[in-house]
Amino acid sequence: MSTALRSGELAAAAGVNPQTLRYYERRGLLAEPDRSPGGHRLYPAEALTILRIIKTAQRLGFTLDEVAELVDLGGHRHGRHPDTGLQRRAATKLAEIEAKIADLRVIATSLRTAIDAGCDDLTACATSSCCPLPFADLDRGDHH
Amino acid sequence: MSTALRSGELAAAAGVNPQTLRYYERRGLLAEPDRSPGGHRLYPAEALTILRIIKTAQRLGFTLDEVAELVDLGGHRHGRHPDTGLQRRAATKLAEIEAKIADLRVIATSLRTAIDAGCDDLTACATSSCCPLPFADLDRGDHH
DNA sequence: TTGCATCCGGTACCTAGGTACAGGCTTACC
DNA sequence: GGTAAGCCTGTACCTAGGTACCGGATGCAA
Repeated sequence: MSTALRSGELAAAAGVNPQTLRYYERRGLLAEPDRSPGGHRLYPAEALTILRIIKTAQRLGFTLDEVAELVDLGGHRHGRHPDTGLQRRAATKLAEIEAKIADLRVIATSLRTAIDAGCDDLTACATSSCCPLPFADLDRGDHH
Repeated sequence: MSTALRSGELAAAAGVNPQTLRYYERRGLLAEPDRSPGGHRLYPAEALTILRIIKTAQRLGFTLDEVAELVDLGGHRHGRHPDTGLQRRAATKLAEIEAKIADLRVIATSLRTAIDAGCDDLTACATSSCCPLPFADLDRGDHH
């Protein structure tokens, strides 16, 4: 492989702190890379893609454990094998994501309504029912 | 007001820890409520609505500071006043939310593709380009 | 008016996700 | 082959968002 990256290069390319790479490695999000004779990490170019996946999923509200679940190092095959469970987990995540999108749309609608109505304070609007914000539809929580 | 709630009642109704109410109060997310003669907090019914707003916004990836910004205690009027800035901040949040929705849709599409293709491992798929996952389109981070 | 569940303020602690040293090797370049 | 930049492991610390515990005061019901 001619395209091996040292930790600093990869970190810079991904826009993260070099320490974070080791942290992700400890958390099992990033596979342990090959090493130079002297012990320095040498990452393959694909590591950058994985970091992008991680950062994006994270930005969208997934915990590192959840990301690890999605990105799972371990199973690798593409054909048909008993089932690593990824199919099922992917379906679960998909449902969660769709729920998030739905919730975000409610929020977006509320904000648009508030903007159109010229409200100055969401709290006042939401509590005094003087403008039609659908915040009451939001609750039903349990996350974290 | 006949409908005053003690902290324990409000907490139970909102599904949060009673301590959390005091914490939110300290953080400026929840207005300081009236007190009983002996000093116990007595919340108006609207406090529950506010808590729902907070929990929902939070579930969608906003920090408490951002929620505080949205829910801002302080400005209250509904008509036209110089400008508390909420209009502007609401527009900004709206844009952020729309960006999140767009990102989530990319993720959802990826997952759907992966499921349809029968992939067993997202990492393998994303790195070996053997299936058409658009993960590369995701990056461009800077959040946190 | 006694008793027990709550609530009070204050401080300490916890988890997630990183980030920052410290002290010591490696690599790369002249 | 010397030297600076970069990397190594290990441990300590930081922020966000809560939770828990303490000793003491309150509220309300029998």
